[in-house]
Amino acid sequence: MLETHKMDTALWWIRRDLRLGDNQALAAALDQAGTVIPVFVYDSKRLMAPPAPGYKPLAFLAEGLRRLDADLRARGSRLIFRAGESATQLACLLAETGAGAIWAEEEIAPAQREHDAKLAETLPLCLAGGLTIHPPDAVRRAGGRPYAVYSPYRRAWQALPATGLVLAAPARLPVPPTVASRPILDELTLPAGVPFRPGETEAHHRLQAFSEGSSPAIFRYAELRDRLDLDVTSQLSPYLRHGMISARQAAAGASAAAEVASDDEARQGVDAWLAELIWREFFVSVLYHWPDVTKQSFNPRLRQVSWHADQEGFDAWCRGRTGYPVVDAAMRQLAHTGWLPNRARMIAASFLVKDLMIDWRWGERWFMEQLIDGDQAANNGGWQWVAGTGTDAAPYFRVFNPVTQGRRHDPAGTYVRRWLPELARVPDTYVHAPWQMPAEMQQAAGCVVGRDYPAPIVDHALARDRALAAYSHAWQAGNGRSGP
DNA sequence: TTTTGAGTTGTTCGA
DNA sequence: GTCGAACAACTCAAA
Repeated sequence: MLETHKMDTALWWIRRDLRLGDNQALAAALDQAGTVIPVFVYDSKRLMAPPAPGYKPLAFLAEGLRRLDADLRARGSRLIFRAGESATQLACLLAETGAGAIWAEEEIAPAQREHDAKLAETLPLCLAGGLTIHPPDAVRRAGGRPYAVYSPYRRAWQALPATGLVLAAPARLPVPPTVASRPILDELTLPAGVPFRPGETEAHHRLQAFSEGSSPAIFRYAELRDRLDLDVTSQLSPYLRHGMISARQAAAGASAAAEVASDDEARQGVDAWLAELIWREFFVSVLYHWPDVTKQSFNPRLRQVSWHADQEGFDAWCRGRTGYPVVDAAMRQLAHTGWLPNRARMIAASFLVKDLMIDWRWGERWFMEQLIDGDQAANNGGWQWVAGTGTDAAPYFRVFNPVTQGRRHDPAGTYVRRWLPELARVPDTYVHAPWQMPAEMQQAAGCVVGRDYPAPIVDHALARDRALAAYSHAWQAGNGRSGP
């Protein structure tokens, strides 16, 4: 067997892969070098927003890094923290330690890719896969062009040969040399309302709870995943986002569950959940091949929709005060926990885009600021899908009715009452449309619309017609190749 | 090249 | 209350 040249020291540059198990960048570094130095560079210019009170995404990352440091220390290593511009800090560390390579997980966000490409011109940056199970370049149609529709993408994805086995976490790690490490974001902690503790261990506990045992939730996922009043989703997204579990590990868990599934319903549950992982990879692929989706509609014909710059409506939406309970419950859950189930995301997003006619990019940005699982590819894909402007978009006449959606996916009003205590005593019949209560009933329920809970800020039926007209107009006007 | 089938997640209307 | 059709036409992907 050929021995590759073994260098003394390599850096393991951690960005969004905060795990030791199934980490291809770490494995490659360990394979190549005797000493591997784990390093995280906090580049405040590149990491979304500055620390602010109640800013949950950065707090989740900060606590996740502390957790990773503890996991590294348990194996004899530790995390080196640096703050500043990445290239400068990495260059310093290379000089200080004599390291000959920097290993990192390949990114797909356009800005990050450009940054990496530039950095690689002067520094020995080596990239490994692992963000997705199949890299964007691997899933292409005949002729090499990328897929712009999910279903054929999924068929092609599933037809690919299985990727390598999940890599075990190293039991021991080399002791890094003594170099300066300044604690960063030390003051940031997650607010009490966030029901997610970061870390690899927690991620695996959640995957097990979801997929193992005699009758795990994944078996009923296809049937119940849209129910807002039940907690039947895996809630793994924050962990996938920060690489506290790899997509390959998650898929392996689902596959193991499929092997013990004894009926069709169970198998459908596993399939439906795997399909969500494939959606994640699809949106990664879309962002990789069409980086402009971050700036404008994928569909050129819908780049001129007459959005309303409605700051007042946007604020009401952000604060959960639109007067539509299921929308408001979702927005308050988001503000409180930094997370939302997918159904709630769609309902809230549809309301902003279709009922308020507000540019989907406003909502996209708000979600990125609020979500601890905020991922540029998935978030953009989801918003463009709801807005009907994306790759595989819903027909534009598909407008969610917030009352119908509420009644269907939260039949007893449990979800809306959890987040909107002012609706606690509103009868089930009216809990998704409290303005329809007779006046005396509002008094009796302690929920007078306009006093205790907002009146609807738009009439949905009118708003729906307005949206259909605006989209129809944009669609016709977009016919003549009149770009921006 | 041409043709054909298909396309996550919905709502409303009228029988 | 339930059910099926209509809602537009277009683009993608593959044969």
